[in-house]
This record gives sequence, structure tokens and C-alpha cells, in this order.
Amino acid sequence: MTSINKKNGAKLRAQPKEVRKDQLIRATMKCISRTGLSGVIMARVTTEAGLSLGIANLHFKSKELLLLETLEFVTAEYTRGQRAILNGDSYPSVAAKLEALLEFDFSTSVTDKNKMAVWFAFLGEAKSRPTYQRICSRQDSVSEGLVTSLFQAIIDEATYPQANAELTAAGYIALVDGLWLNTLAAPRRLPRKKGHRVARQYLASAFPQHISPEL
Amino acid sequence: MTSINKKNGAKLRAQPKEVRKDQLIRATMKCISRTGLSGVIMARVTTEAGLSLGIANLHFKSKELLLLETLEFVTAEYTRGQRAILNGDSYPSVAAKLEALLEFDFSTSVTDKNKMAVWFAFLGEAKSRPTYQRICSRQDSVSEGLVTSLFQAIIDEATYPQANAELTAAGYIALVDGLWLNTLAAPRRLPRKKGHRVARQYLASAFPQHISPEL
DNA sequence: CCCATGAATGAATGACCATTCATTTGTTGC
DNA sequence: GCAACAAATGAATGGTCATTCATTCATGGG
Repeated sequence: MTSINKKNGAKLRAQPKEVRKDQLIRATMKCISRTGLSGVIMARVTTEAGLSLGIANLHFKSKELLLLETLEFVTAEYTRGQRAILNGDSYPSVAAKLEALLEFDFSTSVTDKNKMAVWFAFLGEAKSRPTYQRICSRQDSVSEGLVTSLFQAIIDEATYPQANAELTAAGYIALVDGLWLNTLAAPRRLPRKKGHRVARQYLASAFPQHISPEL
Repeated sequence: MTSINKKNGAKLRAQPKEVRKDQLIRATMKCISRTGLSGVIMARVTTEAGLSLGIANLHFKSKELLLLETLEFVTAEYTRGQRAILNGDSYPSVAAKLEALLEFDFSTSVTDKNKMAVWFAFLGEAKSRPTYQRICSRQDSVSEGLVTSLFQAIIDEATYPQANAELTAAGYIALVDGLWLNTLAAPRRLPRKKGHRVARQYLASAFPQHISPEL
């Protein structure tokens, strides 16, 4: 019998590597969100995970790698979701695809406080660390290219005399970043839903024939 | 005679507090920009300033206070410039005021790499969020209110059937943040001038009777 | 010219924290 | 049951770095 959860109260001491890593990454996210990158301390992370101090170095080789895998976890999740939409060929129309992108970018899962905190914590340090830059793919050229392509497809099938897919895409990407950042820093002033409405209005004013300013 | 610069090469050992603080704050900005907040070390800051290790604690009580005064320096400068425009009553028209705000937000002084690095380094640090919020007025309600008022004045003097000053202001503020962030993280992909054009286009599409998409 | 004053220095201190690894404890095959 | 193994633990170690403060040095008034 492979290692399966014990049925009863007895504390499960041994767990597969996968489970422990996941536990630790989630605890790291919480710590970053609560204290910022510089306040992340191994003892705090492991306590938050309900485990012992030494375990982080057992499953990740170092603190640095734990942090990197945490960033990777967050960005990979976003990228996967975004690519599923932008590369997807099962949408009835480009308008539907655009709508899906917007809804995705402001879904509660993507705008989760802990995830956004990880995201921006690393962005604040990224310029100095090449490794972080490689991992942060949201703002990379590939993502930007995919958004630009979608916008171009939208422009091509309608009449938008002055539209410019490239500038509009750069604007949308920056706008979403800025809205996330403002929501993270001051959720009171800019609640998630307000950000969502602002982004929708941006797209509606660029592509009025494809998306409406109100849901 | 009060303490005036010596005319000749002799090293000026004593300097007024003001001068030293300014030297140290500028060195701190460079360090944050180069290494990120977590890489800021007193020894590096003081070396960068060309001074001795102990001097930072002489003029600022602690590293924490040095960092906070650095943030204050950057944000106060921005706020002063922004208020001068938004509260200014010498503009020939609201359109001119709008134009001035946009030019200011993408001036080389405001988009200086070191200043933006300081800005976003603190934004990513949750630990300092309460303090940060007190200090950072760019995203505070007052700034937002001033921008909203300007936008409302613009809407009032023209015919923008569906315009909403509040949402448009929130969008502009977030867009500028996002453009700065993208420029900071990847100046190659989003040069300052491109960001400028994107922001102009945003305003032009919201207020076509007041500002044109091209300069 | 010579103190008195206070700015500036940097070696020494000690706090904090990542990492290690000997030991403990659960698990598995027999 | 019982080795043999593997996972997990946390006390101990050592490195890094903020902070202190005794000492050095410029400056200006007498």
C-alpha cells in the first residue's frame, strides 16, 4: 500500500515531497503578503506552515530557491490561464475572447491578495535581479504579443478608423497592472469591482463594437 | 563668517546637516534602484555617498528612518509638482491644465529611474504599508479627488454623453502607475515615450474635444 | 595660538537569521 | 515484530549587518 493518509487523528509525519512543497509555498505567499519580502524569515514561514524550521531547506535547497519557486508558482498560474484564453480556438467570436480575458484578469482567483502581493514584491526588486525578470512573464513580450494579436483581430473585423493594436495592448496591460497595484495598496479606495469596471470601460472605449461599458 | 564652502581643494569635513542628509538620501535612492530595498546596506549607502559608515546614524536615527525620509523625498517632490498644476489658477483653459498634467507625469524628472525605483520598492513592501500610505500621497484620496475635479470640469464644459469623471480619473491614475512600472521593469519593451503616447491616447479617447491623440 | 565645540570616523559589539546535521520518529518490507 | 529507511525536527553554528561610541579632526572665538 502506498503512503495514503492515515484515517485517524494521528499526526501525519511523513508526507510526499509535493505536499510539503505546496504547504511551504502557500505559507511563503502569506508571509510575503503580511510582512513584505524583507520580512520573510524561515522561522516564520515554517511556523505558518505548521512545520519545523529545518524543513524548508530539506525540500528547497535554500531560502532564495523557496522564494523563486513561490514567484514561479504565482506567475505560472497566471500565464497558464491567460494562454488558455488567448491561444484558445473554441471561442464563438473574438469579442467573446476579449470578454474572457477581462473576466479572467479581474477574477477573484487572479486578484487574490496574497498572489498580488507576491507579484509586486518581486517586481519591486526585479530590476536588480535578472532571475526575477526571467520568471515574471506577465509583462514579457510573448504575453504582450498575444494581447496585441487579439486586439488586431478585433480591429480587422470592424471599422475602428484610428485604432492601434500595439498601443492599445500596451495600455491595457499597464492599466491592469496599475489597477491591481492600487487595489492591493488601498482596497478601500479602489475595490476589485471598481477596477474591473474601469478596465471594461477602457476596452469599451477602444472597441465599442465588441464590448459594452457595462456588463 | 558662517560656515561657507572653503575655496580650495581641502576636504570639507564639516557640512551642515541639510547637505549631509541630502547626500545620504540621494545615495539611498541609487542603492534602492541598483539592488532593491532588501539589498540596501548602510555600508553601501555611506560608501556610495563617499562618507563614513557611522554618519547615517548620526543624521538619521536609524536605517528605517533613512529609508522613510527617502520615500518622503520622492513623493513630496511629485506631490508638490502635481498640486502646483491641479491647484493652479493661471492656466488659460482646463484643456491646458490637462495637457500640463500629462506632460508632468511623463517628464524626465518624474520618470527618473531612481525615483521610480524608490516608489515601487516601497509599494511592494507590505510591512511598511501603514507608514507608506501616510507618506505616499500620489495614490491617496486627495490626489484622486483633484484629478477627478479636473476631469469633471472638463466634462462640464463640453458634451461627453457617457463620461464619468470618477472612473476616468481612477483609470488615468492606475494607467500612469502601470506605465511607469512597465517602463521601470522593461524600458526596452515600453520606453518612456511610448508610455507617454499611450497615456495621451487614453485621455484623447475620453476627452476628444480637449486633447488630441498626437502631440 | 590654543581651546572648546561638534562633525565625522570606523573598529567593535551584539542581534538577527539562514543553514546544518545529529537525533528523533514515523513508515515499509519482510 | 523488527530492521532499515526516510522524513522531520530544532539546537547549535556562523555569517551578515545595524548600531554604538571612543577617538580623530576641522573650525572659529578669544
